[in-house]
Amino acid sequence: MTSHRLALVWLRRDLRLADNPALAYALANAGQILPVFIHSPQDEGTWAPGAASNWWLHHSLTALESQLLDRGSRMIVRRGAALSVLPQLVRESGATLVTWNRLYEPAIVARDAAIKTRLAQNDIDVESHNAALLFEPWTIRNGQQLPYRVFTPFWRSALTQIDRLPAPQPAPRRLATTSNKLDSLTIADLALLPDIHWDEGIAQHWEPGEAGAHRQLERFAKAASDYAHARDRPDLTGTSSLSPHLHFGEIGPRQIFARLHLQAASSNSLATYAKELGWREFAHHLLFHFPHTTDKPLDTRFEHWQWGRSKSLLRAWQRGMTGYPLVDAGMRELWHRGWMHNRVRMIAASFLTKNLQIHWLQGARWFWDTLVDADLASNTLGWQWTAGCGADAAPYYRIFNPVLQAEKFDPQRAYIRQWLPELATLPDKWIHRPWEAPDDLLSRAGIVLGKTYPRPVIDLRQSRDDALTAYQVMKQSSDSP
DNA sequence: TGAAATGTTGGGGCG
DNA sequence: ACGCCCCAACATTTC
Repeated sequence: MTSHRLALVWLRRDLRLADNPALAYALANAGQILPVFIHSPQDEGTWAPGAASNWWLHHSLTALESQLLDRGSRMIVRRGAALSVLPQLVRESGATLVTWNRLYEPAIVARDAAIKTRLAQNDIDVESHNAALLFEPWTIRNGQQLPYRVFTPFWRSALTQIDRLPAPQPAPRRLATTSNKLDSLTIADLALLPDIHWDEGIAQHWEPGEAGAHRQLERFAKAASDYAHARDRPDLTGTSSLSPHLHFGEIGPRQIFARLHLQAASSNSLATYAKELGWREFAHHLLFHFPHTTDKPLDTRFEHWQWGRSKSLLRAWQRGMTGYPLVDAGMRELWHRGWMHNRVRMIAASFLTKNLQIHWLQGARWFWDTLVDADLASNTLGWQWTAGCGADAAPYYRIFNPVLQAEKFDPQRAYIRQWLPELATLPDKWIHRPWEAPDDLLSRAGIVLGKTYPRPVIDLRQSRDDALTAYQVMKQSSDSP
């Protein structure tokens, strides 16, 4: 083991001190450490983080910087292409060891490999680690040594290795940093916050940072025994709400597994939640092995699918003005909170891709910009799964009916009333389908269809039948050579 | 992590 | 008492 005077710890999406193997390795192998954050959205190509993600990043970095300062270390902030900025910082600081935790997006994998090569040429030791996943994408293979394309066997195979997970390490108490006079930007210099203040609703709902992540985990731990049932109810707080914290690495899946004892998950609820973390693993597995799927369908039969191009329908969907209350409620929750309940995500996505026949990438782009938990692996899997063109995809004939789904999963109508105040006083019987409500009830509720709330932008039955017909055609033309 | 159409069953009203 | 019909409830099939 080499002992170094100074190690540079390159922080990326591992914005935590506990269970951070890159940080721990640097502390164990160098007298001093230098934590560095480089803002380099250009490195991520066409999938540079969106506005909501940047909002989160600003606050997460702020929280991390203050944690570091408490333990005696500053954090250097720079911006620019990491391939030039990082070696430059190494030269300035005199560090001889660089550590980081790995990421798995195609553009970042390529960039990190190039950086590793460049640093090695300058005799700098580089050590990368796993902080983000239970199982890195290349560690799980099927019987023929190929990556999985179906979730269930993937997760079954992963679970056979679950007992070999390393235990999460506690946060270091004290960090000895360098006294070098190195230039640093402030976090505010990165201009991650919006100019116009659309972020108030987001700020109310979330607490970015490692402490906030653990508070959320503790909240969830109390309710986790109801997860199997409550997770499907957008009107309840039945889901973990850990996704943005996980995305930025404020908490890691090993820590969640340990805290909730998910290895030994015997209850239905805990096993179900563990499986959701499994889907996150599966998404990373797929993105790593099929990197083109960020922009292209995994199922090649969909390459020539004729998607609709209506700008006005896309806009209606984005604004939560489709005339279907559950879809609109979800889209407005997204705009307000930077987050949408997962069941409603599926329903809104099914509506866009199947009823409106708009390209899943349009939906993926909108989610990418508006979600605080936007994650390329999960977003890609989610949209391709819904559109039916991905791995383990929802079969083409699985088309959600937003009215039936609303009656099933928002039985009290509380979710609709929360997000669509203009419908709030319409009686339960009609609030999920206001266009069928009797005129006198509408006027008593102060609703003028087409004015205070839109009429449906499309007919559910007709659009469903059209989609099914088109899928049949695709199926037949691919079956016959 | 579906919806709708179609098929089956069984209780009750009724002649 | 019996067969017939209706229809809700549930199951199965199809897309």
